[in-house]
Amino acid sequence: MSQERQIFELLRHKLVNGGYEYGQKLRAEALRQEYGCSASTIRESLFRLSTAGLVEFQDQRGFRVPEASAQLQHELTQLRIMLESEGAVLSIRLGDVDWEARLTAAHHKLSHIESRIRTAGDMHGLLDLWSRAEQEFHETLIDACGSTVLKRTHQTIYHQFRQQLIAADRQFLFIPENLTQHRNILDAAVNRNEDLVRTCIHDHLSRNLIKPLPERVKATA
Amino acid sequence: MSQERQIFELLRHKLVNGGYEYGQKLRAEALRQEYGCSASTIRESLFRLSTAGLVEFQDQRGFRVPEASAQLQHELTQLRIMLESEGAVLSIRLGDVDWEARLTAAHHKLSHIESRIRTAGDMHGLLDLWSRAEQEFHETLIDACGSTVLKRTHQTIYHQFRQQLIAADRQFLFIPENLTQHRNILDAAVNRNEDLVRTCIHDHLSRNLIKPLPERVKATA
DNA sequence: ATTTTTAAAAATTTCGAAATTTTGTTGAAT
DNA sequence: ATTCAACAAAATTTCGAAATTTTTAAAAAT
Repeated sequence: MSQERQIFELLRHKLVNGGYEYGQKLRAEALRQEYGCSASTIRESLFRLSTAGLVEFQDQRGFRVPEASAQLQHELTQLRIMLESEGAVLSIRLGDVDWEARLTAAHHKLSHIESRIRTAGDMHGLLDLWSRAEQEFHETLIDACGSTVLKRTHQTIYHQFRQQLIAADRQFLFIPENLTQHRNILDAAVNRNEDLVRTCIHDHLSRNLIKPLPERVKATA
Repeated sequence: MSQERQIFELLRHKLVNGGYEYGQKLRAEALRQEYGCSASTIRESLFRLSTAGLVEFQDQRGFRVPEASAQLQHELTQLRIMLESEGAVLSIRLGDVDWEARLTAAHHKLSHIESRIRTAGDMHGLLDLWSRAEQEFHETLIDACGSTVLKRTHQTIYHQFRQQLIAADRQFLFIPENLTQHRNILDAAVNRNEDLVRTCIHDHLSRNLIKPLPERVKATA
């Protein structure tokens, strides 16, 4: 694997998992030392990540980690609900038993970890494990949707979402509702209940919505 | 403006507007001459564009323009319908009179150009103008949705969509239905009819869907 | 004749330093 | 004391070439 790709993925992982402070400056020259390569290689990776929304780039003023904001969190949640609901519904229509099996397996792992966290009382030492399992579950949920584009888009939004929320999640240590909510999503999916899966996904994510959606406008014509 | 940014935007414009063949190899060393800069600068831009889906990147094997495929076209259309419908509905709920005015203005320009094209019988010499006006109209439609994330996501999908369709559009020269369909979208939006705007957006784009969606599955529980 | 090996050419990746721009500091002018 | 200008330091951008890898072509082996 090329160094560029390796560094791109290391940087992404660290950005998504709270390895850098919000708003922190990302100087290629400084990261060069952390990753043992030239500044150009870092620069290329940072450009890629900027298009993916995980890094902000300002002309002639370098790169920095996006600030955490309630508004951004809200927008990312809104879009995640949209993409994940649509993806899950399509998976229900197109997915076979193998998909069901993979989803059940992913849920099993996730629920195991979440149980351990609940017992322990906090995420200490389990954050990385949980992070991976959570992503795996939500990705599998939409995996049979039949659209690579939808899956790729979901992934970039999911990454940004996690980057925004990682600090809060660490603060809250653990959200007990997750256990039930993940279970509900799994059940709705396996039972092929499209409306219910939409509802469950919404309920699972809605705590990150700050503004209630404006009322539906009635047509005038 | 930095050279990097300039070249990034020039390259994007050319990619979106069919300036390079589908599947064509994009060698940094070759493009260096076309844009009068070093290969590294080109490389940085190509990496950015690869994250945006306008260029494919393969480790150790460089960059190339994505192939045109019915499947990809279908997926991009599907997602565009989703994002644009949602964005338009939110704009209806949140947009003020200024938004209506801007949408009407954008439609006016677009419809003027499309009339000229219909008269002329083909797009010759008007493709660039039309391209810009079409994008402006569809962007304005969702502009009041209140979500930067949604708008950015829509833009990347729109660009990919256009990249996929530019050759076909040139072949067809002009789709007369567009005139009516854009008009219908405008009317539905100004009349604040959420369901109708969804329907109109779907009708406008559905000719690029190749597979009918699978039937809805009934819940078993 | 087909496959495998070897060598040359071409393309990609990585680097470090020169050129440019921004940022920070000191001193002069109001 | 505050503002402005000039200068110095730091950071970013751009470049071209060295190092690595892939691709192509030719020769050898099966």
